[in-house]
Amino acid sequence: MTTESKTATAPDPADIPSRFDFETAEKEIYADWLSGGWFHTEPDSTKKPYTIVIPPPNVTGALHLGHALNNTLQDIMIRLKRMQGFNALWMPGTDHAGIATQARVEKRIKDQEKKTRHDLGREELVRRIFEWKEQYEARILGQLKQMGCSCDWDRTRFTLDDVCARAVRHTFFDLFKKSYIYRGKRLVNWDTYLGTTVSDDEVENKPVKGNFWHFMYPVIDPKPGEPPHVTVATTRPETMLGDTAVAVHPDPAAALSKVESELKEKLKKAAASEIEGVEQQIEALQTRRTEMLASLEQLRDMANDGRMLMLPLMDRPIPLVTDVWAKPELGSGCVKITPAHDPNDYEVGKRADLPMVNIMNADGTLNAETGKYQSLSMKQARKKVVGDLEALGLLKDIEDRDIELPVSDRSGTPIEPYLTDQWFVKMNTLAQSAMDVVASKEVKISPERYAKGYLSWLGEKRDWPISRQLWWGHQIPVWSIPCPTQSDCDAMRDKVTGLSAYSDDIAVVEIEASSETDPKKRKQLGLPDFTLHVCVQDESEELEKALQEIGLVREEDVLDTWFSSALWPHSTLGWPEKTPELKHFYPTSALITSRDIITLWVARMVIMGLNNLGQIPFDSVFIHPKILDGNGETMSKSKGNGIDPLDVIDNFGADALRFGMADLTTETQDVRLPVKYECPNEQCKHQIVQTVKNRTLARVGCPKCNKEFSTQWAEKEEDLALPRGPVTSERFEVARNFTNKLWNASRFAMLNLEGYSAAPINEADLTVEDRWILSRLVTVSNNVTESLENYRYAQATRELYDFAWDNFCSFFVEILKDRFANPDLRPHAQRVLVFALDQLLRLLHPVMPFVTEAIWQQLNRFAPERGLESVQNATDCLIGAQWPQLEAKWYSADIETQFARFQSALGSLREIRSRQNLPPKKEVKFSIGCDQAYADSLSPMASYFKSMAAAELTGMGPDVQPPETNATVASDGIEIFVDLEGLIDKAAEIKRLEKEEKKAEGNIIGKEKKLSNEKFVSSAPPEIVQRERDSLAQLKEQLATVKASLKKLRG
RNA sequence: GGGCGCUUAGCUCAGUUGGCUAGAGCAUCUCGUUUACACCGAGAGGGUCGGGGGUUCGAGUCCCUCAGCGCCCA
Repeated sequence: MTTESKTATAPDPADIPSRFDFETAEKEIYADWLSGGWFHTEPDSTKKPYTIVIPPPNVTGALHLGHALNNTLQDIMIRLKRMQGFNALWMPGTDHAGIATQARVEKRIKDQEKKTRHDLGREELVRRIFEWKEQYEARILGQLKQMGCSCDWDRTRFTLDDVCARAVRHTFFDLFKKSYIYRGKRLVNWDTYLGTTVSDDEVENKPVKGNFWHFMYPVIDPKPGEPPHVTVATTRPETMLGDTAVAVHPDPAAALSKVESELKEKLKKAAASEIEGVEQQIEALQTRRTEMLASLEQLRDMANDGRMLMLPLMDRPIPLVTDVWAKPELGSGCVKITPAHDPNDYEVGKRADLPMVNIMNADGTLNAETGKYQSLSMKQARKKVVGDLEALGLLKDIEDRDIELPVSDRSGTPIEPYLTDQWFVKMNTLAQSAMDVVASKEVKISPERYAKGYLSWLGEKRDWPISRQLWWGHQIPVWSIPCPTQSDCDAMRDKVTGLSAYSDDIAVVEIEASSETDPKKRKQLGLPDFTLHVCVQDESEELEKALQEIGLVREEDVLDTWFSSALWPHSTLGWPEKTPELKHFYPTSALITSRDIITLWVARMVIMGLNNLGQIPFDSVFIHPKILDGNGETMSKSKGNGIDPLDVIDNFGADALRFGMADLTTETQDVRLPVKYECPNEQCKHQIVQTVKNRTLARVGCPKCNKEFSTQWAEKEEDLALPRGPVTSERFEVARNFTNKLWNASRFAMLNLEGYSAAPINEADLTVEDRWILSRLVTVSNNVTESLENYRYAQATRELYDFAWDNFCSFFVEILKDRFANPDLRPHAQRVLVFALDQLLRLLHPVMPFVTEAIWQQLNRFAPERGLESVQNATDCLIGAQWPQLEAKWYSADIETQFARFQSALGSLREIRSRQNLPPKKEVKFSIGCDQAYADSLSPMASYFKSMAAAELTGMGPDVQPPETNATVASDGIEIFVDLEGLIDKAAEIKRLEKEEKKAEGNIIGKEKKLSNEKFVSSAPPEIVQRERDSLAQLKEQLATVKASLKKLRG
């Protein structure tokens, strides 16, 4: 930037278009920022760090508006902090999203090539998924760039890359060494389609119509008086093949009484509409007591006496046991127990030490345990079991019933509870540490209410199942070998530790006792007594090879995807290396995310941060709202209601998208965003509301022009050939218009910079409007800073919008038109305008980086030097400019009041003009009756009434007399008389005044009532009472004026 | 079943610790193309703040209750 040219030449107006060409500008500016290296930071001990790690988007697909919101909010913070002088790092990257991505690619392969993963093999499948990942990662990062995200792209990470893999290995090794990781047989959620365990968080309960089957199991050798059968009821008849007991409640009488008293309690509090239902329940319970209690107690006694039942079809004797899981108030009061295939039964099985018979193969078919039912699917088995029992006369009843069916949210198949060996992380100690730092607010979650969910989830301290039977992910770094006996085991341990590549630093040996505790059974099943596990820390080919040579085999399973995500804040910074980045940028400053992953991700990051570094991963967590579609549903890829941010950007520009997003971010509310397809046909442009029906279609027909267009779901050639109909929402129009308004106000400024020279300004030379805009700037910049720092994005955008539009454009710039007309006033006006615009651009930059940068660089052409009391060269790029730091002295409440008087008088004049239907150019005269002080405060702005309301002020002060024919407005303790000689529309004026009269009278009655209330006057704070009195007095004056005017008009 | 949130203008939403006549944008109506901007300007109409009850001098705001909607957990 040259400093020699002290005066500017005004640009040719044709140079600056009247619309902001965001499409071109965004590309150029983003390239500028990149080449300028603005996004990249190095550790720098002279600067304070500010760090955000991106919630890494899943490479399952492209981003939607939910992500746009999330990333906009992060970029706003990063840009703010960068301007505030922090060493701001935004760490980008993507997540391999294990099961989700593998499921998607597998489905694609199946659809397109009719092949399964087993047809391809592990290596080929992983290769295919990597291909997919490359494609979607590029798309995702491209979307982020188009949104203007200022991530440090040089540092982009992927949760499955080498750096992250190393962190995973080190963490796993450490936890293994601390014995926090163990393997064990547990009942897990099994996805038979994908052939893997899924966590509770990946299971969705879906209400479906089902049945309740009642079966009779024969009693073996019943004693006289005892029933020949026990009846059980189930929603899953096929699982009876794995039954190992039938349970009855140990104290049915007490259980029934308890339920009854609970119902009675409920009845007391029940709403009128519920009472009948509860009463019926109580009645039914009482009937049950008289009819069934005796037989339940008899069964209980039989159980205690060791009576056995014969499991039909399998002809296996199973015991009748007592357990509280049996509910005497439900069904027959007895329940069949299938420990290996139902979570509740599993608990019963553990309590009663029952055998656990697994009847299922990993692919969901029945195994050899089921005899003739082997290799049937669950569905086929159900039909056959029910039929066979019926044939035996043991099917008693079939009821219709609504049931909650657990389904895998990845594949949509019903979940089978399945007993398998899995790896777990013990959560007790780890969870506690993560609870402590949130309880103590060392990690501050806002809005605060979300801390509750975090704490209660961790409080359960449920062990974390981390193994997944997938191929896409971090393979568990454990090599194992079964050891038939203790001495084999000891020998093998010695063999391992004796390997030359072995050292305690990089490997640890752990011995797992068989989960089958009964030695006889172990022998029968051919299970070894022990399994020896060796966990290896780093890629150490030598040791791995050596282990394989002596017969150890690497665990095939991979880790839950959240295991690597949990390390994200430090793995991305290079941990376990002690990198300068880690030292400088960790702990990170803020984590900005959505509420649905507080437990899955946020909690686990805190756990791992504390475990691996002994430090929290971030100081502050901000949970932002969710974007809902027009039907109030959250946007998601699976529902198909996600909107591509690029649609919005194409239509309205990235700044509009960002401003819109920030403007939606209030503390309490999720945001409903009804969207429409826009017909791409140039002549049509018809908008079609998006519905649940059409939102997943690849092509949609336009009802207006009858032509079809494609959507984001188009994949087939014939669909892609159609023009693309983008999704749009009018909610971004406001922001787009705002962008353009700002652009044009700046355009105006620059068109008027002819002869601009920078120079310090004397405070005394500032006009009222100068001081007003400066005072407002102080207030606005303070408020915006405070709002943003506390994540109150919508508050910040609203303040900026109102200031820029209503203060800066509608008043300040309008007034300047008058001053620019006078060559003597011009240089000064230019300087103040340039300064105010400069500050406004800075304030808007974090939210709308492109348009502000574009204007800034234009402004640098005409006014490279700017300032108020001292003059400085502006930075080349706005992204690197300093955040406004206005001196408090520029704030003045008096000036703001003074200016408000002008605004109010101007408003009155305009209203009268409008009501009187005066042509805009028709000049009128007016005068103001007010006290001298008021007149003095208004007089500096007297001339602006002419340019802004085509009204000439002819007199002002206590002696002003109303002209013969006039319209009068009384407010704020003054009277404005507009001379309407020869112009007046009496009827309109009477109508206006009558309305005023009515309103004033209403208000007066209200206030008088309030003030005549003795209690109000005595209890309310004196300033409130005084305010009411003043306001009443003013209203009365106003009313008198209105009445007088009316009287005169009516003649 | 438990927890959290929401209900304010036709639509989408603001409304800090209770206190001036409840705000904005869009939509609607009237007027307007005066050289920054019609993606604009000036003005207007539109709300018994979901229903009921309570606390208070005073409630959109606090408490209770009913109704409806949404999310999370079981």
